[in-house]
Amino acid sequence: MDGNVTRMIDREVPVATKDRILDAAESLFMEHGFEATSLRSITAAAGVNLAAVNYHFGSKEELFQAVLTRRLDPMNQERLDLLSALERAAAPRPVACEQILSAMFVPALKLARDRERGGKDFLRLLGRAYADPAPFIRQFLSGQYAVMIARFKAAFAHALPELPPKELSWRLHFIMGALSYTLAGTDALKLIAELTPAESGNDELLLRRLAPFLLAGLQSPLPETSAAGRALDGELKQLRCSAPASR
Amino acid sequence: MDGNVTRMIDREVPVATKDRILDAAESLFMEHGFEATSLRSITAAAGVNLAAVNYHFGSKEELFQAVLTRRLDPMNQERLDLLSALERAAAPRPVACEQILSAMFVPALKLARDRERGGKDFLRLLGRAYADPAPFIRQFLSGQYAVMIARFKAAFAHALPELPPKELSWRLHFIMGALSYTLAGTDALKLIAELTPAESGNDELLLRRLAPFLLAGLQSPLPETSAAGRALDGELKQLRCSAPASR
DNA sequence: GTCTATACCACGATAGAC
DNA sequence: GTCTATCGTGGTATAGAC
Repeated sequence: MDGNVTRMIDREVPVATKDRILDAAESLFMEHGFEATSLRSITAAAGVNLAAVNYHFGSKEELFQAVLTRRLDPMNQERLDLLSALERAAAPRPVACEQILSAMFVPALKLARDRERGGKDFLRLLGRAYADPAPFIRQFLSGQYAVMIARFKAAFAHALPELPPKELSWRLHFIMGALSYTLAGTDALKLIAELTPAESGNDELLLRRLAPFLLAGLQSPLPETSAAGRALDGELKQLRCSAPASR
Repeated sequence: MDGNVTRMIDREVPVATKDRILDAAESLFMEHGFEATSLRSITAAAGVNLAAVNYHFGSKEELFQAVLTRRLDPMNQERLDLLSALERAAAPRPVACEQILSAMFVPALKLARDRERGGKDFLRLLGRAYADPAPFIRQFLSGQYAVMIARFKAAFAHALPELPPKELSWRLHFIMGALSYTLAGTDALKLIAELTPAESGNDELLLRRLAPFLLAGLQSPLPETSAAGRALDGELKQLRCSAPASR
């Protein structure tokens, strides 16, 4: 495959159809979401024939996966590389939690600041994908993230040896959720929070607020001993008999 | 409107077409999302004609809003009532943070445990709606939540007088995000976290882990003085000159 | 191998008959 | 209030041109 005569020599060739489709699709998916974007609008924006999508990618779903993979793979690889560098620098001692967290955040922020590669709009698309019920999306993201998450979980486990693994899993889940959700923010909540446009558009500022917030949760004492757990207790009693169990 | 002869007397009548549509739509929206659910599948499940949706609700979008409003309005009202009760009980003293948090969480949990009213699947639908780029959804949710958020922000401001209002806005944003995202969880991350099925289906357990996590972040010191902020500093330097600014 | 034209069926919406 | 018919648009598949 890829044996097209016109590009066997590596001179600059008018951007390949496949890449034109990817760029147009990324832009439109970011703006309208997956379902609301039509293949006809994508191919029109890319200046290619409607059938080209099906030829090069097989289906709209596979095109979507290709759009995500193009940015996700390098970002997650960078996260892993950063973490490895931190571990080498820390020698036999575990890496500090805040540094592990920065290894997760910095590549995302780097992508958000790179407008050539979609910028923050791409992260919004990614955050939305996390909440999508479509099986092909969930399965795809699971595969993309499984390795990275496992690697970071191990790093956190070294930094927080006293934290039970299951509790760590929960907290990592919350961190990934908050990060995805915050970067995917649709401005609705930002408006409520009365932030100025300059602030809501500044992703670095956003992460510099989010990281300490999450770090505090990550390093907090076990829930059994916390005030929030006890506060839920009282309120939950009255509802335990009035509402049916969820399972 | 609503002047149908067959229901002018208030005897029990075969469930009205409007309600049958609402129930079927809620179920299918929860399963497939807004865009991926067709009016034809909704009307078929409800046993009504295709055109009935347009007659009773005007459009697919307005039907979606009606589905959300039916559950959201009572839940948010219950949150406000709970908070008011807590404030009365605390007399002139401010309500503790963990109790304010429980006033936000308990009504959501109550809805999640009430399978007659959609259960956790409805909250997943809601969480997805937050990440949806469609203007009509964002506008609708802003209106639904504005009052409640403002009320809870004031309560938190009383409990945390030393926290700058802007920082509180951020942290409330993170809390709403984490709550929505976690309840909307699509199992993808839960599988990564290696949780057993029994645990991932238990929403009470989920909130009892999430609440302390968020409470720690809410009560944490200002980011300027935290370790996570400094950790980001070092990593960010190298990228500040290599990547273009985001705005 | 790459691309185009075109046909197919399902979708949301609506007008008009009943 | 309800139903049928119909319109424009969606994703997809394929036959054939280059």
